[in-house]
Amino acid sequence: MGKVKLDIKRLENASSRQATYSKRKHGILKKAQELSILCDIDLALVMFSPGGKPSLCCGKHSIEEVIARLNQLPPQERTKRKLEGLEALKKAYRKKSEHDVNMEDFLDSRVGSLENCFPQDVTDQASRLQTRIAEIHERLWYWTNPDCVSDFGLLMQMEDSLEKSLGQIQREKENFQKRRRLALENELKESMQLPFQSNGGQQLQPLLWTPSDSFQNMALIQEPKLPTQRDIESCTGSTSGSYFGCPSTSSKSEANSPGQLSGIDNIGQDAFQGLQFGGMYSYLPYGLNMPGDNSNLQAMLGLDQRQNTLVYDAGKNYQQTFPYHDTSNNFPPDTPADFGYGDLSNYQKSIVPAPAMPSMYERMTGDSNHLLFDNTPHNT
Amino acid sequence: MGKVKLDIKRLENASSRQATYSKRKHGILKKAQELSILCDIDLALVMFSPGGKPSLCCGKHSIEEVIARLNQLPPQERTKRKLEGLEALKKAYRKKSEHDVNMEDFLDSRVGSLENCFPQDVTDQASRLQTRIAEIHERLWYWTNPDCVSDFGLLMQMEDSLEKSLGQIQREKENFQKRRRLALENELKESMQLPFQSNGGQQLQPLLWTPSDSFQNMALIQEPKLPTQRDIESCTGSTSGSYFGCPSTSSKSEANSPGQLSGIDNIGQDAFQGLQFGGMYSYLPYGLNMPGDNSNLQAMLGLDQRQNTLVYDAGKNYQQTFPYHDTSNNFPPDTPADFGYGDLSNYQKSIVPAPAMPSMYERMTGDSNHLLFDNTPHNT
DNA sequence: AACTATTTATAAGA
DNA sequence: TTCTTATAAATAGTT
Repeated sequence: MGKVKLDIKRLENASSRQATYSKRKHGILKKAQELSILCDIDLALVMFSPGGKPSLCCGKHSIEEVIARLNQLPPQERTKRKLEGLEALKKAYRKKSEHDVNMEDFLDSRVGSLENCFPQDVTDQASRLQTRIAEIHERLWYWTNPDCVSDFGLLMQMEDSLEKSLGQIQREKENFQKRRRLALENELKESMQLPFQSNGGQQLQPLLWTPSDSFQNMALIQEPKLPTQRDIESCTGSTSGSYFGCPSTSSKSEANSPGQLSGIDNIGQDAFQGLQFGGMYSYLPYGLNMPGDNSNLQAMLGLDQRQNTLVYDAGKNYQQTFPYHDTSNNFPPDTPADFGYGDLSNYQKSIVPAPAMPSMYERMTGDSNHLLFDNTPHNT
Repeated sequence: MGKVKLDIKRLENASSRQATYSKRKHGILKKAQELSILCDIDLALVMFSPGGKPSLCCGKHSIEEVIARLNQLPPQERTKRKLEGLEALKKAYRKKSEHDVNMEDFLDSRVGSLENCFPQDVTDQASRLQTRIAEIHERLWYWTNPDCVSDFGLLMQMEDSLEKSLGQIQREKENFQKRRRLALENELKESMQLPFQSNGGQQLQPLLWTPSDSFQNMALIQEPKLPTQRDIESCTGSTSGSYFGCPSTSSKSEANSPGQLSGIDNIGQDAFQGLQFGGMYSYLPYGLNMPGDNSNLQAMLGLDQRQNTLVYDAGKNYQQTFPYHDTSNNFPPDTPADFGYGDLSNYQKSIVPAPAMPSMYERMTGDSNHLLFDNTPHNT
């Protein structure tokens, strides 16, 4: 229904994604309401924007009631419904020969979980989650302990992967430098009022890494809060990056709502927060503390991480004020969140929380306050 | 959108109501799916027909997961969202002076209610775990998407880590070769009874990759314990993808550790494994389907994203009943499923189960039965 | 289910 | 964001 027929696949451009979300969200909310009124039915619609903000819609009964109703269906019924819906869609898509969708694929992935969301299944769910984390842990373990990989081919493959990622990162570094250089050049041109000649694009400006600059970056990195994502999301604006591209995931955080954590789990975290800036950010670069190696991938992984925040897509004017989620900086792709660091020109870049393998690993490994571990035995 | 503009109010004629429901249900399910895919968001839609039959739809994560995510929002936040949505709609309707809807009326009726369907204490642990997984997921994301890292210092750290890991792996490879060579030498000495001279330690024995050798490696790889291999996501391969192709997510099953799974969850898996080579690998190289890059860490990790939406509708005639996750067709659009190891040229790529980052990612992302997300909101 | 005549929803762009 | 505009979609009334 637009000037151009859109392919139904993830919009890679973050801003487009957000824009489209806004428009379509409105549309679907309207549709849902109309449907519930016209047909006098129970309906519940829950959506989380790319930034993580929720939008809800229900008919005459609350969402909770609808969920409760759904919950009352026999498990098989729910599964059946899911399958039916999938089948129907599958058929529809095929009929049109549109979308090259591997339905089986994605169908399978979402059938069968209903059973876990409800109270009686929570325990099981937790077990499963732990298992999953243990698996993740186990897998990552090999990356940090190549000596435990008993297959030569695997090692080669790992090596290959690392090399490629290295190349990717190095290319990214170059891009960074180029952008920085250009920015400086422009600045000089303007401030000096002198014509400035490009140095050919190859020379790097030493200025880029002046002490002050480094310092700032360091500070940022060390910031406990680092990432807190909001940061993340906001950044896009400048440089390129899409960074936040990470849609939904990015938002996570572990922030816990007060009162919701069990003592054990949040002990470390809370303690940690105390070290942070005002307790805003809960995670530090665990990686740095990792016992054992210090600079392999693992270490790196532990380095930093950022986290996320949950933003509630609050539609237009959302000014949130609850203590838990400060969404103020959440989306604004262009929000320059000033954290008081003086020159913010590179702010966004610097605060990027960073990839988190590190902390993840730590957490998994032990560091943490979280549990995980080895429940899964793995061996060999 | 019809020959006549319909007033948005309950259709008093039962058959019209049902007819309209059918048409609009289809439309809204489609819209929901498109939205979840286009914007890569979490979404859940539940409707009960006038007759009471449920129809469900969700995006990449199951409805339960979405509900769990919603459940984590502070009650006030949820209420707020509800109000916002209603307000917005109300405004829209008034603006147009269309529909003779008594908004107040119906607004009031649906705010509040069951604030929480699930006992908080019960869900806490699961929530925390979910949060954790989401964090891990988020963090790993940066490794596979360095272009989204907006901090130069971070990139450098990442690079450094990768280099170190690379060195580690390379050293490991050398050890491998040395051991192998020594073993061969001993073997030769004994069997031939001839003195054997070291070749200086630098030459690689071509023998290393003879078929038999490969075979042995395979065996090892197949060892269940390896990095949980299913992970194969390693590969990166081809393109394809699309849509649901989503690699990572798509795969999902969650392999669970033996004995730890609840019956339901491992059904599909077990079944699937049966199809595999000795049940060793449950996952195929999803990566092969990854669109985009082919071999960087990311690919290796299995990252990727795709999207998916699930519509569970109760369509009419649906009879399919595949066991939970029949992953047989899941990913591998191009999976070379040939595990026969004849030509090993692509051996590594294809079977490398590998250290798991890949699958981990998938699991996290796609796997559905698990929930992830950020449950925890928090932040500053 | 199908078939139109219309009304809607929206993709782009400002 | 919001508005406008050209188009793609959805769907009400019929068959």
